[in-house]
Amino acid sequence: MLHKKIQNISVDCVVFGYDTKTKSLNVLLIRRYLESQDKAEVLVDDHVITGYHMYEHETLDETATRVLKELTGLTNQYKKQFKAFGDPDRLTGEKDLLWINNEKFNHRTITIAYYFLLKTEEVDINNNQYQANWFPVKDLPNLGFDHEQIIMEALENLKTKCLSEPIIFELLPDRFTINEVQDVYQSILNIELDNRNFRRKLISKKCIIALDEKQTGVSKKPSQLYMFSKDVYEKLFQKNYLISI
Amino acid sequence: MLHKKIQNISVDCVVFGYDTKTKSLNVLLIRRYLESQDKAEVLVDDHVITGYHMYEHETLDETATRVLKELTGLTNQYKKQFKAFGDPDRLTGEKDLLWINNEKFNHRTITIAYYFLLKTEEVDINNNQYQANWFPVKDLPNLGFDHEQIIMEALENLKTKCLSEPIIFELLPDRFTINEVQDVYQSILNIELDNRNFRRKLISKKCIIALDEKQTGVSKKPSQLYMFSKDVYEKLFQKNYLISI
DNA sequence: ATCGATTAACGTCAAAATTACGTTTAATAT
DNA sequence: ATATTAAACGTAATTTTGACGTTAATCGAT
Repeated sequence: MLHKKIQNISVDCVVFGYDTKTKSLNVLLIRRYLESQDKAEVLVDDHVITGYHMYEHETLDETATRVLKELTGLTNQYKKQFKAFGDPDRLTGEKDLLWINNEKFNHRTITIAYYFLLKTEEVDINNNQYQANWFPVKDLPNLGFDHEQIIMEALENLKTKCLSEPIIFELLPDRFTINEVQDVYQSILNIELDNRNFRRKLISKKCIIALDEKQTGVSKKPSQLYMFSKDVYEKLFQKNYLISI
Repeated sequence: MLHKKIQNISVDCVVFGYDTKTKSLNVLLIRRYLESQDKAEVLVDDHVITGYHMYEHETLDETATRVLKELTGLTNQYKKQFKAFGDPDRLTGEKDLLWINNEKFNHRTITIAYYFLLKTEEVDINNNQYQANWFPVKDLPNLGFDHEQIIMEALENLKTKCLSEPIIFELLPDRFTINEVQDVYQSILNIELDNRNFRRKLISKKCIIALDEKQTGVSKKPSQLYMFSKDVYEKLFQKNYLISI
């Protein structure tokens, strides 16, 4: 089946992962590198998030899912459509006339931007055609197009969203420690939290379930492992109408 | 100057206003009505939000602002881009092949949806080419295209947003009573609040300033009038990182 | 077997915020 | 004067937050 591209609409995906070792919130980026024909000059050398044109038959969500699958092999990840970007000049920087795989690119393109949350350990970043790598959001490389803006707005949305919905667990292994949860919040929000208060608050939630398991192989007091129960969360959920202007 | 339309991208605008008399959150809708050539049949009779194609030179925000200005004459209103809608079949219902002013319409169109908040009393809804009218969000008429979905998602976004940002005052006159503010929250969130607790909490905010003025012409105890100071709000603002999953 | 290093995990108290209620007050209309 | 109406005030119990210091469990080195 031949799919017809919609030339002026793309979906871009900011892929967030969390590294428990370095306690860093990371973004998956691919490298763009292009030399002039005589190899005398480097025309493009930067990083971008992944995106692609929509096909005529797709919904926006389907395009986003397809883009993620091509990059990571994963489906069924948490995704959020957070904003459309469409400034007339967003792709018209001179070097930006060249697209990732040498397709020429001179349309004005509106992009619908999504972010995905996934568990870093489930991704094999080399299992695709791209040179993909994780980069800390606090230390991003040189980014092409308007992708720095897109990533920053994704992060802003994530910051707000993680305060009111339990999406943080999308970034952690199924079994995690309380301190790991705290670390993720701290990485996303860029703040410090008091461990004792955080622990008390989190453990008090019915949807945070202590397992009969502890960390092993660490030369210190081993941590208790917990899981998040989406079922319990949804059963007990009640919207909190706290007005805090 | 001739502006070139982008055929497959539009911006749709959900316009919210609040009626202090009826204590109702309203949406501004325009009527679509079309008969067959022999007038024997009503082809279209429903309501829609306003939208229009982007022009090549415009940013998304500019398109939204233009659409609102044509409809209401107003500029500089609070606006929020909240979601893009692009299902392949979103406009292909039979009757939907006809656009509001008889332009034929058979492209697949992605629409970037905004909502606006404005003070009802500042709008003259008859000052344009459309048959525009206010409708309570709790009692919407038959809506064309996917506009019911768009309005409902706008409302969801507004519900969340008004809890953490002082956008509620965009819907009220510059001088308002505490009870009016409570009424707006109740209309948007569709809940009841305790007046004594709400009043205490709101008055305690530095950005809510009591005026040397009371309501006049009412045969009861007159209300104290207040204003909202954006300056004070922004000066004292500090992000509240309350995790409430 | 003991000790040191390391990080997990517990506990307390004061202050602040929330919740759930009843009563008083200021205006107009009769 | 008095009735009507909605505004505005008050208080006490409970819950949540914020700011702290101390104890506990494991591994590895001796």
